[in-house]
Amino acid sequence: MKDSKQNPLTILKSSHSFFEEILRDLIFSSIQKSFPELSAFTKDDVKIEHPLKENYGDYSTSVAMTLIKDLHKSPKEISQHLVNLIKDLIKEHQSISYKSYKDNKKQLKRNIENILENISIAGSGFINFQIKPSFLITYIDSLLGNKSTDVTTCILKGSRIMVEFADPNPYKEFHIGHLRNISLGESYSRLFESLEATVRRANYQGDVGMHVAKSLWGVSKMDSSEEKLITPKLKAEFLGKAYALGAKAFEEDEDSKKEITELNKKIYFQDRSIIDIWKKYREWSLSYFDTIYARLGTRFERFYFESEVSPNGIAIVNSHIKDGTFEQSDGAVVYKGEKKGLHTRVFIAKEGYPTYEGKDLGLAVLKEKEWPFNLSIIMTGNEQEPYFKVMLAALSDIEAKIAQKTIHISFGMVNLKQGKMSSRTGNVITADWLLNEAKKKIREIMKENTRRHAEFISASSSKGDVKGHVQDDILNEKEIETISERLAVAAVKYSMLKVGTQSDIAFDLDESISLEGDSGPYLMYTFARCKSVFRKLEGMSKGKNSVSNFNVLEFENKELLLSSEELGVLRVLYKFTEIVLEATRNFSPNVLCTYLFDLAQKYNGFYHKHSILGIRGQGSGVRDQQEQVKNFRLWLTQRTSEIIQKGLYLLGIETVERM
RNA sequence: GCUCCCGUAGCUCAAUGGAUAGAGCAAGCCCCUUCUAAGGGUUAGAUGUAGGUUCGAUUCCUAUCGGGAGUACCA
Repeated sequence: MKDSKQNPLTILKSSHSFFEEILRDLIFSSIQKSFPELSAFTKDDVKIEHPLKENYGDYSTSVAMTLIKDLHKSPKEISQHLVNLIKDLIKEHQSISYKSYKDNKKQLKRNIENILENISIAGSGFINFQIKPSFLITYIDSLLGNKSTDVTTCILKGSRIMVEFADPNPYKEFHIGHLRNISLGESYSRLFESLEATVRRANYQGDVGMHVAKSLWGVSKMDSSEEKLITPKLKAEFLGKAYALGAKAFEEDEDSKKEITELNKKIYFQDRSIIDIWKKYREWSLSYFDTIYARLGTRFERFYFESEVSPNGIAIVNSHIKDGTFEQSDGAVVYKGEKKGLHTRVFIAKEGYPTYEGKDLGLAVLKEKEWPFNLSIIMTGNEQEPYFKVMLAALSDIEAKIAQKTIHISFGMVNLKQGKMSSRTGNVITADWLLNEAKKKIREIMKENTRRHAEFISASSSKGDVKGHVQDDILNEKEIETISERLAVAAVKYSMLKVGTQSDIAFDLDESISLEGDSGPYLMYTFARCKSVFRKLEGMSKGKNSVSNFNVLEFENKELLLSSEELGVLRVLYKFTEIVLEATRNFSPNVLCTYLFDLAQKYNGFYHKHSILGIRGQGSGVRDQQEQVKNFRLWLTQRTSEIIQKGLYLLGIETVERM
């Protein structure tokens, strides 16, 4: 459908949601008709946004204010003019057609009169648009069926995107900084996939380099008797200590420093005296990392290693000395970034081994050769930003085509609230430790809740009054184990994702394993709550009627009497696709977090105020009406749970039915 | 020294140049006989400082103060 050669980022930038597209068309054509003198005005100048307050409307535009100068009129005057014309346009002829998601040839038609209501002017000249609830229902329903009215959901079909993330260093710890990296990387990957791109997850690991030399040097000074180091975790901890030892010696002792430098060279050139031990401890690290990936629900299609790309990296750099891309300097081979306003960096060290920069060139070429892509994303902490500028500048000199479609996406550091994190001093929080802390806390809460639940059941059954969520069995040990694991992962991941990607995180243990408020468990709780409504429904209707029989067509083109809470939920639900689009476009899963939290809050507000299943009628006419209200609320519950589940999936978080 | 990032409520974070700057924790008060209280409601609380651009600035520009990172053989 789209040109597959096009850069996915360009596609994302120029894509607008269903409603935005309609409104932009309307506004633009009314501006053209009202003010033909504005020949320079393009459709891209029409900015559509959501009003600050929901009761202002669903969408708004401030276009009138931007035209004040050109038109020498007051913004209200301009707005009034535009609104009148828009209303005329709608009345005249406007039925719009759009493509069906699954069936491209199928054109669906809809009269705009049935989509929009209440176009008004407010504030200093904003034009506000409100969408009819009846249409919102149809729209939301179609999003979750297979008949989406929103073609934006497949805009990246045909795009091949390589996402490199995690990148932990073997022989060192997997700490909470990596946790942020992997949470973001997995979420980006899933976001791209949700727009139908083909994603290849890549993990690039530094199995050669100074840190390896330091670790192996440290190992040689430690007691590595195997009988104590039986689990992957213990092995990893052992290596972490070895690294700290090596790093300390490297800084404090000249002789050790020499030994380590010598060792480093041996590692680079795969010296026979070292290769067995190097392989052995590398394996220790990698199998430990595997346990973490499994825990976090990430799978990589390809693991790259620095040792693998190192020879080719050297070759590439050397072959571009003659043409002046690289220069000899102090025995090393450097790239003079100054010619592009950057700084000089070493690509091949004077000992002859490639630095990170040299290896990265080898990697970039290998990636494209193995799996040609439209976009290659490399994710690292933002402290590496200047480094990547230079590396990509060098790459664009030798492989311009690859460089053009390669981007570096960075994110802020994860700092400890008290003091800095450093694997050198051993002052680190490992991913495992954090997850286990969270799990411990959750398990305690779950046990307490289960105990209370059991009390509640015995109390109500003694009264013969079986109500509440007592239709559920009490969670057994095994269930508690599974659920608390998922909640722990969710809590930790969510705490990493909810923050804007550029800001540093001041890591706080309690905050990151929080279960209340703006947290992963809160969203999962809301999901489980929705599910419990349906379990109750099933219990009430003895198995049949478990799915809502609310028919959306029943409500099309009708005025609905909905409570403000129900409307509130509707007015959040429909934004899902555009939020996904925005989160993907800006590499910001935090937008999706904010959205889901908003949805959950709205739903919980509704849930608290209105009964879903408890609606009973007296007369027969009333009964029909109340049956309808009940069905609508079930539909709303169903759709909310689906969006929460989908959204959490895009964050890399799995839901649970009960908790 | 130079370059980049960040300064928003007591704390942790939001806000494509737009309307009365949103949340969550923490604090106070209220709500489980009712579909999960890991919930809901309610009270109080903020844009480091000084200029500038703009119809409009938390957002852009300049200066200044404070915090972090990078700055040739680490990644």
